[in-house]
This record gives sequence, C-alpha cells and structure tokens, in this order.
Amino acid sequence: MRIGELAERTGVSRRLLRYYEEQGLITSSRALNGYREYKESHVDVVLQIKGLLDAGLPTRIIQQLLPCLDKPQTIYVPNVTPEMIVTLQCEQARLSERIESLTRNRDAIADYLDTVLSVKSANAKSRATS
Amino acid sequence: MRIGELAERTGVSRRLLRYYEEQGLITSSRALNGYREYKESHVDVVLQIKGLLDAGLPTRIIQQLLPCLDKPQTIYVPNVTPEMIVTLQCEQARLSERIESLTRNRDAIADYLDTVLSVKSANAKSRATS
DNA sequence: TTAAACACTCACATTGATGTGAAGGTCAAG
DNA sequence: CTTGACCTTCACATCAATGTGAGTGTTTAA
Repeated sequence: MRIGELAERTGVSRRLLRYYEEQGLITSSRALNGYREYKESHVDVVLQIKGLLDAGLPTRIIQQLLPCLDKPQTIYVPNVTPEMIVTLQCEQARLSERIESLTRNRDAIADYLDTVLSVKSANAKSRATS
Repeated sequence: MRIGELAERTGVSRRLLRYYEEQGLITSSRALNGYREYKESHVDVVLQIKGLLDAGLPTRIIQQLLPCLDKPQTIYVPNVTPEMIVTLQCEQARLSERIESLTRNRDAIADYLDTVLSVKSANAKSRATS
C-alpha cells in the first residue's frame, strides 16, 4: 500500500509517516516511480509507534524498543548487548513509574467525578421534592 | 520557602517553576522584595504537576485537572460546569488508553527480557558443560 | 489529453517544554 | 563595603513532534 492508505488506516498523517521513517522507526521499499510501498504489517507497527509516542516516549527510545516488541522475537535474541538489556530494564522501570502516576491521577479524577455526580443527583432529588 | 528550595526539593528547575506559574499551574505570594514565597504544600503540588507532565499531559489540561485533584474537594463541587465534567471524562478515558498502551508495551518488554535472560542463562550452562 | 488526486523532496513555521544568559536588585557574611 | 549567593524579568535558543506550502513528477479516470 502507499502512504496515503497507510495514513488513513492508522490516523497518522503522511508527514508524520515520513518523519517516522526519517527517525528510523519504520522502513519502506520504493516503487519504480519513487513512491513508498508499505506492507500490511506496517499498520500495526505504526499504531504501536503512535501508542508509544502518545504515551510520551521519545522517538529515539522507541527506535531502541521496537525491535524487541515484535512477536517472533526469538531470532533476535542472540545479538543483544548487555547495554541494550540495561536500557530496556531502565525503560521498563520508567514505564512502570509512568503507569503508576497515570493510574493515581486517573483514579483521583474518577473519585472526583463520583463525588460530583452523586452530589448532582442528590440535588436533583431534593429539587424534585421541593 | 523561596524558589531555590522548592526547586531543590522537587527536582524541578527554577525556570520551570516560573513557567508553571506563568501557565497558571501554581501560584505564589511575593515577599516585600519581590521574591516568590511558597508554602510546604507547594512541594506536593509541584510533584504532582511533574508527574502529570511526565505522563504526557499538556499544561492546559493539567490546569483544568488540578483543582479537582485536591483532597478536600467537596467545597469545589457545586460550581462545576457540565463542560468541565465532560472534559474530565474525556481526559479520564485518554488516561486509561495511555495506561493500557503503556502496560501493553511494558509487558512486551518484560516478555522480551525474560526470553533473552533465560536464553542467556541456558547458554551459560551449556558453556559450562562443554 | 487534460484534470484531479496522489506522490516526492525541501524548507520554513509553530507549539510546548525546557535551557541559558544578560542585566540588575537583595541580602548575609567577611 | 564588597563579594557571593540568592532573587527578579526578559529574551533568545533548542529539541521533538507536527503543520503547511511550494515546486514538481505520476497515476487515474473522465
């Protein structure tokens, strides 16, 4: 598929798809006319990138992460450097921190909404009986 | 306390503290000489802001969120607009999405590390017996 | 064959979160 | 009274993620 379709199917602009490629997050083959050609699998990869980016990870980290997040991963196992392992462990820890922080805040919002909404419904009742 | 101490205790640069104030995330009183004065409670608020920012939320959202994340919140309940509730619900959903995405990816990293490390230890054993 | 839709590269603009530095005021200690 | 460590504002710089547009080539379909 070409860039337009990929953009449409992922919700990521053409501009950004080219940017991701420039940043080494995705690759593409080129047709004879120079157009980028993508495979089905790119859809998922782009969505994953989108998710990570949206989660606040910078592209250079994502670039390191991506090769490890593939499903049939066993092939890549042997040539992993110890530094890479350390990087991943750090990143894993950072992700956990983020998750915790986000969860805390989401729960706080939830609590707040609960309170607000219960008060509102109580008010509605008291208005009904007055 | 003054800005230097707050910076040190929160790990947020003076520059950023002023920026947060400019963005309406925190307030400060001024001493006679014009110096900013902060209270103990600012430490927690700044840490919370840091967490949210680090979690990828933009300041303008944090600004809307903050008043709702206070503990003694019941006072503020009455004057909440319906739009605000909608905003919060949206933001809550977005947070959940982020959390999901982050969790998925963290688990993928964990799986990868597990695989890598188990292979490594297997290799170590086979080297030992050869 | 021409127009519309799509692709390409290149480059400049913007936004948000930061850093950095200049020019100057305040205050405490020597 | 001076020096050093604070503080102030202001402004310019940077970086990553994006947008936007110009200028040009390609494919598609009327």
